[in-house]
Amino acid sequence: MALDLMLLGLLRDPASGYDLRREFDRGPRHFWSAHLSQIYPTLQRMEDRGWLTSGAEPSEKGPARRVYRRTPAGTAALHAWLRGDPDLGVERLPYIGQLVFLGELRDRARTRVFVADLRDRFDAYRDFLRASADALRADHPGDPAGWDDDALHELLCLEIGIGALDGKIAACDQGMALLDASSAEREENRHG
Amino acid sequence: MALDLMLLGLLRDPASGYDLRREFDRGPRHFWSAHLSQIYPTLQRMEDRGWLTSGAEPSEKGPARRVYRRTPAGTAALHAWLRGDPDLGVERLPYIGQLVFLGELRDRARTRVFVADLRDRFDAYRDFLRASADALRADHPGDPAGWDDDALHELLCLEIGIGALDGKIAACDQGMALLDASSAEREENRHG
DNA sequence: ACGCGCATGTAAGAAGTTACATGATTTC
DNA sequence: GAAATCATGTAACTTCTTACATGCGCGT
Repeated sequence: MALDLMLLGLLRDPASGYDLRREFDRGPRHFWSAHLSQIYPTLQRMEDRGWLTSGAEPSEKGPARRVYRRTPAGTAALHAWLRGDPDLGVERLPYIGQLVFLGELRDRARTRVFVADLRDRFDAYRDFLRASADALRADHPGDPAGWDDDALHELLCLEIGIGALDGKIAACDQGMALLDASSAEREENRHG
Repeated sequence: MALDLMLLGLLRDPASGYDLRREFDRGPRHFWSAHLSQIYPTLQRMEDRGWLTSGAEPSEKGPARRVYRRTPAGTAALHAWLRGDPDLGVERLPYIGQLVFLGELRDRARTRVFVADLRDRFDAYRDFLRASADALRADHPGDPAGWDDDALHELLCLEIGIGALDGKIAACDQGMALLDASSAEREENRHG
């Protein structure tokens, strides 16, 4: 269901399945992903349901493209979702599982390495989002309050992602300091 | 695969499927969830694979319980995962999709309400995690550096969650200020 | 007698991943 | 001629959700 709504949202302009996958992969689309093998049948089902229409269009390069367009019914379905409550979905964070269960190895040096690794990954991802936000700002001079709706909303999304990563990185840093303090303490006990 | 590893990790002590679901639902298990209808067959498959053994045990209340225990092979599989790289999984954040696409409604008052709603939900969730961390601290006096491994690792996880929410909440607050500035600006243009 | 929490499962379907199959056009 | 990009799909499988089916023991 949610993929349908994502595709509907991305279909602001007519696009093919191939185009839509690129949208998911590219840029600030840090919040969803889908394979072509899921996108193609989903678009077809949406056409059957009357949310989309499709037409073949010649390609400049390669075989003919099937280009989808939103129908008024599709737009209505999207807007109903947008007018509804925030959809938090379900979080599944395997790395947090790893971190809790790492307790059982009784190897704080390993935990230290794990947290440092995690921190680096978060940091790289934050850099990517920051670069996207900077590019957006470069394209839209002046105060964001004066920007067009699309750019402003994209910035809001990027800032939430960056904020989340800032917070996770700060927590990793504090955690690493804690782990360092704990090994210092053990060292002291050994020598004291 | 990841659910298998989560169950393996939770099976530090022998437990039934019902117990494990409670673990997912309860407390600081803010990083994974599963239905009983998925847990039961997964446990059986893991037993077939030699990662678990099971035995019937009488219940104090209700029907007999099937209690699972980790085998050495199961422990080895878990530890291999713990010694590997952080597993970031895939993020799917429908609310970010809603927020980007909200741009197309050209209704910043609606966006303002949406962001405020989001902020409140993040805040409630943060309170819950904070309460869990406070309870942990109350149970383990002194500096966390001196705590046992299990408690320390649980605290690290909670702090990452709290950090992420702090960052998201801060971004929502900034976003709301931006939206307020943009409506003030429009008001001015109307009267100027 | 009824509902609730305990306890175990099956079945059907939706969602997501991985692998397979095909073929055109451009670039090296 | 080989590899990369464009482009569309199918098939098999795993994972996750929703609904159904069953039955014990306790409290009211």
